[in-house]
Amino acid sequence: MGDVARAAGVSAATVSRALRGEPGVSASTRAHVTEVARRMRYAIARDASSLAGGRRYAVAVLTTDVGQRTWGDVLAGAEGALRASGYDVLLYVVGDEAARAGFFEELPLSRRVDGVLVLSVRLREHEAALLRELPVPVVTVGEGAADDSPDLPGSLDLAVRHLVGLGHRDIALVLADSTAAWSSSAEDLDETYQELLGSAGLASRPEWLVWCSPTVVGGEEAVAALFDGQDRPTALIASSGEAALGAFMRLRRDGWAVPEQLSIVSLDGHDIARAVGLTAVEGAAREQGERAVHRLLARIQTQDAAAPELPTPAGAALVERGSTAPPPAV
Amino acid sequence: MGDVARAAGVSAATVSRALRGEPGVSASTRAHVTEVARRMRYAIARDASSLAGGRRYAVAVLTTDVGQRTWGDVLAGAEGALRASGYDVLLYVVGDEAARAGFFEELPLSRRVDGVLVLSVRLREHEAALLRELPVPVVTVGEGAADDSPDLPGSLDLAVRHLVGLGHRDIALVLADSTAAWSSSAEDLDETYQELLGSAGLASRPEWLVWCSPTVVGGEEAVAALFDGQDRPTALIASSGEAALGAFMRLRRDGWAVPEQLSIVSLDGHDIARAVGLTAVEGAAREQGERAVHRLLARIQTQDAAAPELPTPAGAALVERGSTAPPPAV
DNA sequence: TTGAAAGCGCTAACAT
DNA sequence: ATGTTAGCGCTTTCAA
Repeated sequence: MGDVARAAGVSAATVSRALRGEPGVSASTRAHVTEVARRMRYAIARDASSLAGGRRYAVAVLTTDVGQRTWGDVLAGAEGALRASGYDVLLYVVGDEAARAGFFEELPLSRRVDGVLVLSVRLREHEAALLRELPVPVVTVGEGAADDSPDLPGSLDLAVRHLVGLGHRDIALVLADSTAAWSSSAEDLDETYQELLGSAGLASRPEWLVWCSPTVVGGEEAVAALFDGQDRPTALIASSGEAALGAFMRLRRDGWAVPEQLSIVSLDGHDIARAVGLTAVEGAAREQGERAVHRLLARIQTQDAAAPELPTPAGAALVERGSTAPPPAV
Repeated sequence: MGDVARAAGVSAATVSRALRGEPGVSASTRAHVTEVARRMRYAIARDASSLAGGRRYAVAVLTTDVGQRTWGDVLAGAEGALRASGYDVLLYVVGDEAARAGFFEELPLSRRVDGVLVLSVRLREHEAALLRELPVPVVTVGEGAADDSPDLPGSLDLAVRHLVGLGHRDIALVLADSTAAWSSSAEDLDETYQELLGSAGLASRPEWLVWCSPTVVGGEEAVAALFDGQDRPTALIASSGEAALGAFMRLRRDGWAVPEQLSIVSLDGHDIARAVGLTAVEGAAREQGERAVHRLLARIQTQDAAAPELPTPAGAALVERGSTAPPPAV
């Protein structure tokens, strides 16, 4: 930085101010400094900047699952938004218990990031508590998040409306969780589900809310459980594309006609749903990531003021394919 | 750190040494200091440490695709290995052209990381050149990487052997690329494919090497092209699970019998392959990520010495399911 | 609008 | 084996 300052004929302080867009530098000086810096291929050293300035320009993204389409897209959206705002993304994958335990024990974020984004992790009580104690804002996205879950309900709502519009009254929900173990907050989602059905004038049945892993196998197992009983739903909503595919395939294998006997909606609109022909709610994942980042950044900039409530997902829509139809006549 | 030093009755330098496992501290002192630090919930400030020490304890991971199973697993493996070695993971997603161009223009890594891991990105000439100019080691994993591609050939080999063992002689290869545009280095893989077939005593046909996107749709399109012509292979190897699924479904839809008329092997052994019943090579992805990290760390620690050659993938194996059989009698 | 000086919290020589 | 002394490369008062 000294070199740039000398080359530009100003002081280091001015270079710093100019390059960061701080006020108090004349337009001409700023232009000149910027140009010199560019020519010399100079970039501010983050470490030193953070050390001196106290801001780290980095956020931690905590996730259980890279490699799953929806969360991958959320992550991609978040990464893009963060990058665009000049923040680095520190990725923490806590997929297995060992890594997870290690993470929460060390909680290595304290002095490394300005904020934390939690994706697809169903936090347990004590984990949520640990995170809350951090001196930086934490924003959570996803199923069963204690903090909020602004988007799953939105998509769910779209799906329920669609099915109800077709005449369904017996709607099951397969919720894919990104982690095998979860806290008691699962009850919260139970409520969400019931409320949604209730507001549509339908009765909900606890046994029709099934949790599974966000995998093809998870979907298979879920419907196996669901269709084992006497009372069978006429429609099924799955929160993960993989689970939806599993459900779809399992049902077909077992001789069920889709959509004649059973309708399926995936809340995850991706390749798989498209290829297999599943009706799906599409387009929310990236936006979800982006919006979460905006919430987080807002809190970072206002020094952790309460997160402003933002509207529910833009751009999500239900795409009708072959897997939904009116319920069979009784 | 000063506080800890005072509380422990030693100097800051000793605390620093003790906490980092540096030699030159008596065992008892180290234990004491460690304990005091734990009690005080003290953790070294990375910024200051980096600034003073010159090491950043962070590596950049560059990828086009989070959300695809295989690369997601490679990423997870890499993240775990990095974390275990005390390195932070800076994630850069360059999925779309805009982000990609931006990244290579800024090349924001210069003074932020100790090394770069490139996953699933088919680098173009000038991009590879830019990366090579960085003052830190760069390790590349994946298809068509200029640097190396130690694992795809291994899996491919397993698949080819299996098919040859079944009597196949006409084997097509569907290679999924994680980016739509790629450099001329695609020719390299052409060669790998030909060599593999050649070493098995088979003739290769250039038109049976098909590139596609790593998606279900990509797989569908690839086989559509492949089965359009007169000369049709009796077996197909797909490098991505999604593409394999697409190929499988498309072929079935078009009335082909799998595996009677055509065998399919996926080089990507995941949920999908398992659920659909595709023969697949399994278990290499995480290890690939881990091994890449070890190569990278070795180069970081030896100050960029040439990467030691490591053996080909451990743990990869072909799992036979329903999608392969001897070729139809002529 | 700009510059000078004083750290930010560590690590690394160099002592001891 | 441990302590002392300089910085690392910035940002930020404070003064001009």
